[in-house]
Amino acid sequence: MLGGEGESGAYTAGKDAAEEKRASPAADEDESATGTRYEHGMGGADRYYIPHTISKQSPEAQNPCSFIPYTPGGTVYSPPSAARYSSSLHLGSVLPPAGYSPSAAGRTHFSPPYQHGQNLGCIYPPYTGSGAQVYLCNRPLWLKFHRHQTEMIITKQGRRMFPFLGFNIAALNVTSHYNVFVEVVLADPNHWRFQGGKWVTCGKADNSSQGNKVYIHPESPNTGAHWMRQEISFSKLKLTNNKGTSHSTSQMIVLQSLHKYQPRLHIVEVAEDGVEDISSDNKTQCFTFPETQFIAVTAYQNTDITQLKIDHNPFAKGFRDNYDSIYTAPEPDRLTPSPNDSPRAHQIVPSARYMQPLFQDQFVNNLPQNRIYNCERTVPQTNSLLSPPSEDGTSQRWFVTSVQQGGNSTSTSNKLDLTHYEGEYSSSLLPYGIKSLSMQTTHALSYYPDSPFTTMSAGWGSRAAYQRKVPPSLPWSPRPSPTAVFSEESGKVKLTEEVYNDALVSSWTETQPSGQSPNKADSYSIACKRRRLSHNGPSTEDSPANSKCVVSAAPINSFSKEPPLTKGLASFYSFYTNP
DNA sequence: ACGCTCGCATCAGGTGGGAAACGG
DNA sequence: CCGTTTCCCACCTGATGCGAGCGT
Repeated sequence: MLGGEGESGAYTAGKDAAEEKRASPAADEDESATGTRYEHGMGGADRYYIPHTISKQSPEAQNPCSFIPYTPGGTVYSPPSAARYSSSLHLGSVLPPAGYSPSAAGRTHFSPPYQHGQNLGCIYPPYTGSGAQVYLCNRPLWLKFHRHQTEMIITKQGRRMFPFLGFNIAALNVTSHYNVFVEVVLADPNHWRFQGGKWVTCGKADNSSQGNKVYIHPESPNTGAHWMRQEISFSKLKLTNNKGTSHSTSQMIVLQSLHKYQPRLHIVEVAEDGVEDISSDNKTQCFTFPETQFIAVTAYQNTDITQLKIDHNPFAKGFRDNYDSIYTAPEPDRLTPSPNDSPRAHQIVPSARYMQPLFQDQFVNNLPQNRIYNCERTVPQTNSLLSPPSEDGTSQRWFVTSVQQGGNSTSTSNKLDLTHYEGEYSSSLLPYGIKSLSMQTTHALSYYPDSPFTTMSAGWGSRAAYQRKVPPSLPWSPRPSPTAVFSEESGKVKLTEEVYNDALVSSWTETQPSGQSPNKADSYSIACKRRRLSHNGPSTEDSPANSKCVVSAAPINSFSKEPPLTKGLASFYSFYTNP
């Protein structure tokens, strides 16, 4: 975000901190990074999200280990006209400007009162819990955008999200059928505008927005085994501002420009024919990942966001002025590290052409089974780390224990802890002997999951032919790929000891601290207009993006109790579970 | 002859930039 | 007037089809 450092300074100077924070997520995160953010008064209304699951809860949902929403601050703004799931699935913590009525939603709601510092002793819910566990893939990239306040273009014909939503799901009943869909809801009751290099609120949001807010995954309904088999990608999801288009409502979500939205993943157990059993209370689960929050725009406002998009979206390569020199020159000659230029990102394609392996996590589960180390999960849930090992410690995927976001840390939409992102990855900092688990993904694949090497699922026009082409071990694979597995039988993550140990040594030892403040002076913004030439810009901190899936396998509430690094690692792969 | 792989060409569609159009 | 939206552009990726080359 532009001017972030300045904003941060403004906070410490005692300026209207609350308002500033509301207007400047980046600054918020800066504060978070310093560890001071959550210590005072968690704002309440300006804190909208906390990872949580909402479900017709089984009794254990009330367990303190569950993901308990941060009630005081609210999580999702819920206008009275919210669609069914908007109104019914969000927690009671939702800001209820017009009154939130759980009963009206026709579902029971799990909205225990928030208790500061509760659950400290239980940072991870029972793995055998009845609820699904959802991992946000590509989370590092999401975080990158989030720290600048993610913007998503909306057009009449619909624009894909970038980064797009991708999840791995575990702990579903392999034989049961589920509908999986994404809903995008208002994140707050405000209208936003980009002013003075930062996002500021500007009046009330238009609650009368109409149009489709739900995108049902094209493979729905399907079995739990199917959903757990590979990443569930929503890359085909499009955002539009055209309320009139009805023909493609199934593919498009209608949003309003300059409003802040929060995507939510819903998993609904259904009958085999896809019909939802309304009478059942225990079959709907909702997962919110605060880092996926974004402001819908018709044109990019923040040049940092633009640059991030250009840097990371392969379809925007044409806008990389120095594409040739940067991305095709021998690595030592590159002016700027490419997104996979990190020492950990050496699944570089054996091609001169630069390909961004930002989504290795999206195919990691699609590797031939014989490449999957299949051993019992031995890593304590609270401290497990798993990342793809590459020879140099490249991490493509992380399973991090500890916590995603702390309840008492009052994590909310704007309060993601990004410290890990800024270079706290030194393994020496790993607390409790946490080891980063490198999961070899082996190939730098094309960006989208429909790539031949990536997941064959998710309705990307996957073709069996491509599946056949997936080599058991690609030539440039440093070594066989130990990986994490969502066991279809158990729905549990299985890690190998080898991987686990490997990761400890290799992962994140070559951290690339950004050194760049998320917020830059306006001058930088101007410079960005010309686009990067030499860059200290956002792309220099790409390393985390290469480890695309990170698990935070602990209840949000215990975040604050985690050692800093654990906390940081946790956010590399959001892992919300629904006990 | 048949099947397979590979390389190339083509096409559809996604991308941000920038100018024009729109609207309060 | 100014902020927002729309449209078009050049450039790119990915999917697909085709033919050449090769081995059986």
